[in-house]
This record gives sequence, C-alpha cells and structure tokens, in this order.
Amino acid sequence: MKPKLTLKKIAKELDVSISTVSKALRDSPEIGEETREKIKAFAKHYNYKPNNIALSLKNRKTKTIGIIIPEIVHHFFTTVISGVEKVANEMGYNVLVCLSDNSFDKEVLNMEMLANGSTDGFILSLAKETMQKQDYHHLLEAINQGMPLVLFDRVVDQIACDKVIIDDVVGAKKAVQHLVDIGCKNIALISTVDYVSVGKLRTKGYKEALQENNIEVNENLILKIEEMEDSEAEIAKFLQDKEVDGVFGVNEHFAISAIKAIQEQGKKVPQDVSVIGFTDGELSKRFIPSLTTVSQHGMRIGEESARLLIEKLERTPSEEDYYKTIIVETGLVVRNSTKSKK
Amino acid sequence: MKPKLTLKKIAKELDVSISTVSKALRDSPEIGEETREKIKAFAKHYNYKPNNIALSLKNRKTKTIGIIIPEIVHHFFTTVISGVEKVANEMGYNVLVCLSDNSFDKEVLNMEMLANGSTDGFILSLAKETMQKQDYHHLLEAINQGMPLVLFDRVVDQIACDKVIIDDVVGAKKAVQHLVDIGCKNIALISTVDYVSVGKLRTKGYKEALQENNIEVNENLILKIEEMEDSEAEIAKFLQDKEVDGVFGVNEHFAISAIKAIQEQGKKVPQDVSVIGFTDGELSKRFIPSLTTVSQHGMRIGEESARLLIEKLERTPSEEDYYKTIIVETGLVVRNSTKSKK
DNA sequence: TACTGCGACGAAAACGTTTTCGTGTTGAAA
DNA sequence: TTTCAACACGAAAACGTTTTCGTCGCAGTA
Repeated sequence: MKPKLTLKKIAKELDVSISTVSKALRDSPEIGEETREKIKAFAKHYNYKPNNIALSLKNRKTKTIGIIIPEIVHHFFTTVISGVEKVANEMGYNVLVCLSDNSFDKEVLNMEMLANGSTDGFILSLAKETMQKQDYHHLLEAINQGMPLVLFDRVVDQIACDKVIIDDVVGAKKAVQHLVDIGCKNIALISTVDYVSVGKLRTKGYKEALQENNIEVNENLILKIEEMEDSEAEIAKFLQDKEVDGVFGVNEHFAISAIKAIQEQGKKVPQDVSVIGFTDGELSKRFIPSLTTVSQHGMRIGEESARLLIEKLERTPSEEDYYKTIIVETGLVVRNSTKSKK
Repeated sequence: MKPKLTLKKIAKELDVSISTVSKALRDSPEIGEETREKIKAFAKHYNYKPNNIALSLKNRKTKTIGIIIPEIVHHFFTTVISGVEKVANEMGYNVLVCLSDNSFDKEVLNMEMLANGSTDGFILSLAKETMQKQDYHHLLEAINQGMPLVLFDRVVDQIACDKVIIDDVVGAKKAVQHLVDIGCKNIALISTVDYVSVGKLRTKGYKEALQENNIEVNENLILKIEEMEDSEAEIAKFLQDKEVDGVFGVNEHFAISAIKAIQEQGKKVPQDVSVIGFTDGELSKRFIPSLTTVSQHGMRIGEESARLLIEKLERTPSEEDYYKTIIVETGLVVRNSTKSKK
C-alpha cells in the first residue's frame, strides 16, 4: 500500500519547491520549460492527483451538491436523483444523497451535517412532517449562510429560493379533462390530506376541470386519505356503493388500488370505469390493464434543479438575489385503464 | 448573509488564542473553567459548528463513504442504498452516490473522482460492461491506495476484498424446488446470458434443483436473453409452443413478461402455469396475480455492506488483511402466481 | 562600473482545524 | 528568599493546496 502522492513529496523527490511543482503542473509560464516537463512527466508517471479536500479547503468550495429526499425507494425520487446526477457530473460535481425518511428531525440533522462544509448547496424535497409543522428554520438558516437552495416537488411558498415544480393543477386538469372527453360523467377523486401540497393542488385541478365542463362538484365523490397503510381498504369501501364511471387517483398507489377494488366488485376497467393516476412508475406501465397516467418527468425535474443550483453556485455573489421557479410540464400518457375517445 | 463562524473569529472576538478556543470547546482540562464556559456559551449562542472540510484535511478522513451502482431507477439498488444510508448515518457517515450507468468508463471516472480524498472507502456493484471486459484495474488501484472496498451483488472472485452477496444458487433452488413441490413437471427457465454472474448462478441452481428431484434438464426449456429491449417478444415466442406448467424467471421483468405471454395464449396463471420471479420489486406485490418471488433483502445487503466497510475504516491498519464474504439469505415469498401446495 | 530588467524559482500566507510543546504566572514548600 | 509544581494559556506545526510576493543571478544598457 503506497500512500498518496502529494506536491510535497514530488518537490522533495525532484529537489524543487512545492510552489514550483504546483505551478508547473498548472502550466504556469513562470516555470522554465525544462523543469516543467520534468515535473509533469514525474507526476504523470506516478499518477499524481490533487487532493480534493485540500482544494475544497483552499477554494472554499466542495464541488459537491447535497440532495435530501423523503425516501429513496420510490420511482419518482430515483428519477430525480438520476437527473441531478447527470448534470452534476457533466459540470464536475458530486452528489451527496441524504434521506429524511419524511421525518422533520432527520431533515434538520441532515442539513446541519451537510451545511458544515460538506456541500456547496442543496436540492431538497420537503419531508411530510416538515410541511405539517411548517417549521422551516433550517432552510432559512442555510440560505442565510449563503448556501443556495433549490426546492423541488414538495415546495413551500414562504421560502425565497429557486424552485422546480410541476403544475399539479394543470396536470390534474389534463387527467380529468381526458376522463370527461371519453364520456365519463361521475368522476371520483382519491387524494391525500390537504397539508400535502400535492394533494391540495391536484384536488384544485380536479374541481376546476369539472367546473369548466359544467359538471357539479360532488364532495361525496372525493376521498382524502390520511394513512397510507390502510388506504387499500379505505378505497375499496369508498368505491363500494358509488356509481362512478371515472376515477382520478393522485398517485400510482391510489389508482392501482382503485382498479383492484373496481375489479373485485365485478366491474371492468376500462369498460365500466376508467382510471387515471398521477405518476411515472414502472408499475403503471406493466400493470394489467396498464395505467393511464399524468407523468411527472422526474428526470427533467432533477436536471433543472441541478442546473439552477450550479448556476447560482458559479455566479459571483453580487448578481444574485432573485429566484426562479421552473415549471416542468406534465404529460398525459394514455394506456389501457381508460376507454378510448368516442 | 453572515459568513460562517470559525475558531479564529471566536478567538478574536473573545480575545484569546485559537488553541484556547479549540480546547475549550473540546472540554480540555487545560482551560480554566471560567474561560471555558465563556467560550462555550459564545459558541453555542452563535451556533458554531466546526468545518468538516478542515477536519477532513486534518484527520485524513472524510467520514464519507462512496457507493457506486449501475443504475438508481431500480428497486433493488434503492433498497440497498437505503440500508447503506441507515447504518452510515448511525455511525456518523455521509453517503456519496454515483451512478455508473453500467458503463465501464463512467465507473472508472467515478472511482477516480472519489478516490482523491472525497471518500474513505467504496461500496460498489460492478457495471455490466466491467464484468464483460473483466478489467478491474481501478478496483485494484483503490485497494492499493489503502481505500477499503466492499463489493455487493455483482461481485467478482479475482478481487480480494469484502463482499456481500446473496446465494443465487440456493435462491434459485428454493424457487424451483417450490415449483416441483406444487406439482410442476415441465419447468422453464428464463435467464440472462452467462457473463452476468447472476444469470449463471441462478441457472446453476435451476439445474441442481431439477437433478435433485430426478428431473432431466431439458435445454429446450431454457431461454437466455441478451438484450433487455426485446425480451418481451422473445419470451412470448419462447413460450409459444412449449408445454410448460412452471416458469422461473431470474428477474422481475422476465417473470412478469412470462405471465403476460401465458395469459395472452389463453392459459391461466397459476391454474395452468405457475410462475416465480427473483426480486423484491413493488411490481411483484401489486401485479395481478401478485408474483411469487425469491426476495433478495436489498436493505440487509446495504446494511451489511456499510457495516463491513466502516469496520475496516475504523480498524487500525495493522490488523487488517483478511476479507469476509457475507451471504445474505434469500427468502421465498409465496403469492398468487403459483398454485398452492397439493 | 553601476544600474535595469527579466527569467526562474522559493518563502510564506491562507483555508480551519487539532495537538504538541512551550511559557509565564501563581502559590506553596524548603 | 529561592525553587518547583501546578495551572492557564499561547505559538506553531501539520494536513495539501494555490497564489502573492519576494529574491537571486545574469544579460544588456548607459
């Protein structure tokens, strides 16, 4: 096991000063050609690579961006990470991934860990618990210390920073409009409780779409689910006695559960009831019937987030101070859980 | 925006030396109680946190472990990451995630990036291309420089390092044995090409299980798939004219595709044909019929990998030099794609 | 000869810590 | 009064870089 080569060792070996080695390797004209070539040859031969930590300390940048997400065993978030990784790598950055497990405390802890020099900036999707508590002091602190922050997906208006979101309202409208277009009259909504912004906004889109088509909003056809655990049973019960011909679920889980419940009640999807979900998951593609969905383009969200963050990082601090919100468009992917257009 | 507090600033503010501040904060008895309390109060009030980069440079450890995986949009790998994160966090480590995209070059690049001080050690699952080329110089280099390495899932015998794997042979045997137990006579195998170790080993398990039950191995019932792209069509064609009553697919994708093909041929799963996959995915659980699988316990693999790595990291370098291979047991999760036992 | 200018290199500071080794001041023992 | 611990603190090195600012020798000029 040979220890890592450093400038100092090269200097000693070649009997020159550390500064000469450094300059030679960075092609400074200050150094005579002969010496320069000698040093470069030596460095190359012994595979010298500068120590990142020392560089980070010197430059006060780590070339690392931290991403904190609620969970990683989740298709959407992995596609986001994938996008972040992609552009981060292109720009010479590393990605530090932390999981909040949807816990406020873990989110705070993670941010504190990373804020002490490990990271130049953050990309973050808020933990459910954080949104509930509405306690954002850790975000403010980071921003205050000059660490750029990009919020994605689960964002919050109160924080002034860059954001990347999808238009949940428009996405939901697209879905419901499609259901209307194929002839559905009684469209149910299966959503989450309102403090999850996503649930709230998609509910809004649902209602707007109905109103625009002069269909009365029937609160009986709206189910709000608190606990993911028993959602399946709850959905089955909810759909039991309803005369619906269309269902819009705000995530993959709800939509699939709805299909199962409908089938178990002896009805057919899509012949009797059409179902649309809001997601991009593998499950949607391969479920039978495959699920018509509003797709969220996690990859693009990740890419845009990383781009936004790196842009801020590489800007001179003077010209900062205004924030963008990028809206990544959703797309409707029509598959087999909805009837074809009449 | 207030710049970060440093020891130096505290020292100046309180008119003591830097060393005094450092010692006071670390509760050194060298420092008088009064001074100590004063410094600690000040630090707490202004929320001083030591700079990680400086610490890393000083201690020559980053308290960060790098994990390089072929892809992240994949249930198995995310559960592994999840496990790594969990124990890493418990032990005060951060996790740097890099993706190789199954490309040899990206894997090498990633390792080089991380090896220059960003990381204390690696957890790695080899890229497909790397296994094909059998070029492991980057791994050897890392080990040579004293960076501990833990290989998981896609490992390779030639490299001397810690490893965490599942017993693919035993896992496959369990699956096939189950098919035999429920009365299957003609069991097909859908596997990958042999240079993917997983495909090879699971094929071995398949054959062994058959032999142990005195069933002749029929090469006509074995399909090896090269390209993921057109696997679906290939599987359908393969199953077309075969008289099989059991199918074992070495991953989720193959198993699900098999079910679809069987259903499209007018047969029923599990009444006519029983199908088992090798995976843990969400899809298996929620597909209809839900899929009986050999589960890989990615979370445990991640946990064990992290534990192994951190153990090496915190050992004194003298007592090193032998390597463990941990085998995480697979489990058979019986669901609805297989008949019940007679 | 004395001065200027330049090419080629080195010394040292800085980034933020920790730690070893002083050093000056006490109070008490001899 | 001298000597010596014990105490409380500071100076400086070290981790590995980059960069600013010398400095030295030498050739060219007046």
